[in-house]
Amino acid sequence: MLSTSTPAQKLVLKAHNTATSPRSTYRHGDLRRALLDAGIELARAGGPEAVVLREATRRAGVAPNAAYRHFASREVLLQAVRASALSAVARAMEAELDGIAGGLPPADIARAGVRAVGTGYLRFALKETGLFLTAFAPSDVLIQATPELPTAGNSGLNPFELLGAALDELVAAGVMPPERRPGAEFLAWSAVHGLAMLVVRGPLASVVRPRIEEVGQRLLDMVEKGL
Amino acid sequence: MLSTSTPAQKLVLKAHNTATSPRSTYRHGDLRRALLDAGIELARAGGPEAVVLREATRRAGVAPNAAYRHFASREVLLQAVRASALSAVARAMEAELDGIAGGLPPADIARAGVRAVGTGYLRFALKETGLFLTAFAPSDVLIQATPELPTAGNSGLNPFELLGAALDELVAAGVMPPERRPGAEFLAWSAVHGLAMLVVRGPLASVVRPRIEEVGQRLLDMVEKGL
DNA sequence: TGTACATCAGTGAACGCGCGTTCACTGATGTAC
DNA sequence: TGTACATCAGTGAACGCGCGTTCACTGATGTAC
Repeated sequence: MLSTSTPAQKLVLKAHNTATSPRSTYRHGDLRRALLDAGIELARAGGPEAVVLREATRRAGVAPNAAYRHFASREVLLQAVRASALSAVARAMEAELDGIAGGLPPADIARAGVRAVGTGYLRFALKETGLFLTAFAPSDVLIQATPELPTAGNSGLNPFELLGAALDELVAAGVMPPERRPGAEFLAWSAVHGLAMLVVRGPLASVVRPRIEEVGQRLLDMVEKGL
Repeated sequence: MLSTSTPAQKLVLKAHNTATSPRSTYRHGDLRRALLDAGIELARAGGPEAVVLREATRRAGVAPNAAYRHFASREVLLQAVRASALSAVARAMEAELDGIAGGLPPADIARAGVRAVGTGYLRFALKETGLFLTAFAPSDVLIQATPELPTAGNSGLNPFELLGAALDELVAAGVMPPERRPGAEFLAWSAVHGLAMLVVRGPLASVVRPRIEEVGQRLLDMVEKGL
C-alpha cells in the first residue's frame, strides 16, 4: 500500500507523518517538528525530566542520532519544549482574559484582568501539570524567545508580559498607586506560583487540591488587597 | 598505625568514622548515620536528584550494597534526607523568631512572628538551596515525621506548624479576624514559597536575587495586608 | 527533457557511563554456657 | 575467665537498564547543465 503510493501521496504522507504511521520515504519530511511534538508530549505526561532524546526519536520513528540533525543536544530540545510550554501558559491566560464581561467600570475590568491572569496560571498548572513544570523548571539557562521558538500567546505577550500588562491596567484605572507598580509582578507571580507548585506536586497536593478553586480565589483576594 | 591500634582506639575510630578516615574495622560503627550524613551533604550540594545511593556509600567508604542493611531503597534514604532538611528549615525559622525584640505590644509581636517565619524560610532557601529544594521537592510520598526522623526544629514544631502558630498569634493579638484564620497558612506559604522557588532556581534568579531582601520584605508586607 | 552530481537528512552500530539492585559469601562481634 | 556459636553488618561480583552522544556510512532529493 504505502510502497505503491504515488509521489503526490508520498508528499502528503511526509507532511502528515506521525508516530503511528510508518514512514514510507527515506527522508522524514519534518523531523524537527516531529521531535518537538514528541518532546512536548513527553513533557506533558511527565514534566521536564521525561523529555528524553531517545524516546522522542522513537516516537518520531527515527534512529536516535537523527535528532542531532535538528537539535545540538538534548538540552536544546528541552529548551524548545519549554518555549512551547510557556506559550501554552500565555494562551491559558488569554483564554481567561477573553472571558471577562464587558460593560464594567474600568476599575473592575482592571481587577478582573489581574484575576484572570492568575486564574489562567493556576488552571493551567492543574490541567497541564507536566507542561507547567517544564515551563518553569529549575534551569540554568534563561529561556529566550526567538522567531522560531515563541514563548508568547496569541496576543504576542508571554506570561510575564501578560501579568505586567494587567498590573499596568490596575494603575491606569487608578486602583493601584503608581509608586507601588515597580516590581509588583514579582509579588503577584510569587503568590500564584507558590500555590501552583505546592498543589501540583508539593506537600499541599492532598490537602488543598480539592478546594483549589476556593483557595486560589482567596489567594488572589490577598494579592489584590496586599498590592 | 591503624592496624596496630588497641581495641579501645578502634572503638573511638568506629564512633567517629568519616569519609576521609579509612575504616580500620570490619564493621563500620554507625553506617546508617554516615549514609544519612552523606545524603544530606549530597542534597545540600545538588538538591534531591543528587542524593545517589552509590555516592553515599562511596563517601561512607563502604560497598554500594551495604546501604541496603539500613535503607530499603534509594527512595527511603531520600525521605530520611528530606526529613532532615525539613528540620533544618524549622530551625532557620526558629532562629529568626528568636531575634524578635521583646517589650513590644502584642500586636507588633504577633506581626513580627509571621514575618520571622517567612524571612527564615526565604533566607534558608537562599543559603541552603539544595536542602530547600530537597525539603519541598516534588514527591509522591508524603513525608512523615517519625521518632527517628524528626521534621521539627528545637521547638518541636515543623515548618508548617511554626507558620500555623504564628498565624494563631495574629488572631490572639486581635490583628487578624478569627474567621480569616482557617486556611490562611496556605496563602502565606504560597506567597513565600513561590518567591523562593522563582529566585533560587527559576526565571527570577538573575532579576530579583540581588534585591531579594527588599522584595522579600515587600512580599511579606503584601501577605500581612492581604490576609 | 534528460542526466550527472553535490548535498545532507537519515542509518546502523557502537561507546562509555553511572545508576539501583540482587546474589552468595565472610568474618567481627556479643552472648550463652 | 575461656570457649563455642549464632548473628548479621559488610564484601565482591555481577546484572540489566537506558541514557546521551560519536562514528563512518548511504541513498533520496533538488539543481545545474
